[in-house]
Amino acid sequence: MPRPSQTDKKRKNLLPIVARAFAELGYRRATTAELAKRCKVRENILYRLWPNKKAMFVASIDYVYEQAANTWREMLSEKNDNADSAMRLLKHEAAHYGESGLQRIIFAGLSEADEPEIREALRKMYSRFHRFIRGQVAAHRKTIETSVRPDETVSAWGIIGLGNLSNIGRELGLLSDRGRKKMFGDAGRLLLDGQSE
Amino acid sequence: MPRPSQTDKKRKNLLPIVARAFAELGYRRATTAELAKRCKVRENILYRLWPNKKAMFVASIDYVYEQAANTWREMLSEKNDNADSAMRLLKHEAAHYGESGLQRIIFAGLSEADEPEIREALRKMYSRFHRFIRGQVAAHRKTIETSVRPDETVSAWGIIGLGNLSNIGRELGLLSDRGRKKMFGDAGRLLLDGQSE
DNA sequence: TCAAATTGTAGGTAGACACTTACGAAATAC
DNA sequence: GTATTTCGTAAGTGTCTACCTACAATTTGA
Repeated sequence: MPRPSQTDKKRKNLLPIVARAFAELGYRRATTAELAKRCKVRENILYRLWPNKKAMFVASIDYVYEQAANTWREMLSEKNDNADSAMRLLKHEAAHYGESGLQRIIFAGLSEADEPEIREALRKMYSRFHRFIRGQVAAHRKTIETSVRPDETVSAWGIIGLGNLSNIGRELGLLSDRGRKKMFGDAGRLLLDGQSE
Repeated sequence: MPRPSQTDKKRKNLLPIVARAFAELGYRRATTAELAKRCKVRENILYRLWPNKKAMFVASIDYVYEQAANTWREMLSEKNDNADSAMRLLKHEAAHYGESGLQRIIFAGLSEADEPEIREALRKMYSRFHRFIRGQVAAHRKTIETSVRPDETVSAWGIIGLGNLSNIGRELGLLSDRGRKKMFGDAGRLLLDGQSE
């Protein structure tokens, strides 16, 4: 009888390394040779785990969401003092969003978006982010009463836009840490519930 | 005596073609061979106009701002009915931002941002956009009186973030035309003057 | 122990790509 | 006319890169 395959386990172990390489180097510069080197295996081993480089990249895009979702889940369950979770998330992200650097994968992906698989992975990722944030916005708004404001869908996209720009600001050194935090925090709050304290 | 050099003129003529190629293909896939083909010249002619491919790309980034600025200048001078120019711009951009497709160059640039020249070109571009928008926000706010809201700097970055996300939405087919317009329009208005009509 | 499958190692290949060189043709100022 | 420079064409070069093949070593169940 055959030796049992460790493929799934190996894939799971190597994905974080692969994803980080794509984040640091972008799609083209993360050559398969470089990926293998960082994983401390030979190239053809990567090709036993994924059919080609594109698949490695798509898996990395999925990984970006998984990681963020994990962080959030953890944060929300952490201490359930009944502080509004949307506010807690907003504050946390204003301070820490993009710290991992993994979001650079998104930039890399956007310039490869004419590849259908990559495009689809990005769509899925943004949709999942949007669903999550939209839910948070809705829950938050139930706890207060105010008049008209942009609907939840619009607000959620807007907040995603702020996160994106916050990352660009970090990437290019356009905004100081304080500036970024203020931007994300103030504008995010405004989109969240119309308050502008 | 020598034949007079047409270099500057040629550069100006070819830049739009080069920029469009980068926008459509991204940095790596816009090979020098492809650029030359689209320009209907041989590769070495491009190398007489720019020292290397990176320089062609940097010029294209600058071109993105020039083009946008031209459109805006035109729009603002067009009919000076004293409608608030910030509002006019916002409406116009909500409907048309990203239509040219040139902004895809920014995505390409972001995944090459570890090259100092490219990074610097992007910084400059974003700074110029920010300065312009910040000015518009400030002018708009002089025409009304309301209470506290995010300061002009924050609002301007926020609006840039919305534009960016609007582009991503278009790129990935995440948002319908109407959805994008609503998102940019509603959230933009909120950031502009706190109104949420 | 041994057949069957999975691992790891080494090397290679075909194509793509940024950039260069060489050279003849055309245009200008004198 | 002619010296001087720009312009256009053609071909090449060294390097990099995604992906593959061949094979030996290792691990399992029976």
